[in-house]
Amino acid sequence: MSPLQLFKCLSDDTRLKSVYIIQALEEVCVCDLMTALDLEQPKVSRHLAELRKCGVLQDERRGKWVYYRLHANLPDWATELISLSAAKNTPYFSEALAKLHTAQQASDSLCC
Amino acid sequence: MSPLQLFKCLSDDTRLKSVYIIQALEEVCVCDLMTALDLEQPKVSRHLAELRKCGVLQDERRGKWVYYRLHANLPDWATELISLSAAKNTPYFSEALAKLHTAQQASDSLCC
DNA sequence: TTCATATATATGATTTTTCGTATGTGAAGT
DNA sequence: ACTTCACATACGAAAAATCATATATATGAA
Repeated sequence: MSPLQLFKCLSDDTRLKSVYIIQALEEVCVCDLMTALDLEQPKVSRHLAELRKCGVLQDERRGKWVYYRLHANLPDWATELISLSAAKNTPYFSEALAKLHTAQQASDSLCC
Repeated sequence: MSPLQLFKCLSDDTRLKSVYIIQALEEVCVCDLMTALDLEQPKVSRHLAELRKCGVLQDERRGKWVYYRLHANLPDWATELISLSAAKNTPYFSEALAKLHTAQQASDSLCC
């Protein structure tokens, strides 16, 4: 994976927030991201597919749900780059994380 | 500067290589980048202008030449991110650096 | 003040990215 | 088998980024 390819992957609001949420929570399913980002399903899926094709994420189907996490073979420098920039910019995605947490505690409105 | 903004700035081949060359050499003028990247002047200028407007670079005119360097007020995380990704991907821009070095030793063909 | 050099910007065309909407697919329940 | 649910993909439209070319500006020299 070239640095240019990684930066292109991360240069979209939906994709960058998705990656930050995933690195914060280890693993999320598509509906989690829909909730966190308040977006339609095809939009989330499309961006996740791009991150998957670039090698940033890996997916795993378990029953009806598909779970995403950082790709196991992501180069170290890329992992470092993601966690460094996330740690220094938590306000950028804290609202999305908060939405997900409150939705997970309210017993309604959740898919997985 | 938001992480999204930085990643957008770095998600173009000309801009990313320019930033890597600048962080390697501290300071370069526009013609240096033209030589290193083998590109037309307006293309280099346009991308440098974008990096300047985003706050990644700062410029300084000295005589006929304009010199670019990393912006003094670039947040630490951004500087780290740039040097980390550069250090782990030197092959991505080593050819550009080599072109510049050989051109600087040949007494001809140089502007500044 | 005229010219050459180094760099910047403007403009319209072209390419790339993103989007909304519709439709397809796989798993589980009835 | 049929339906529902969670997700993926296809498609054309819209928006954004990039480009080549032409032109403008700023500096210094003649």
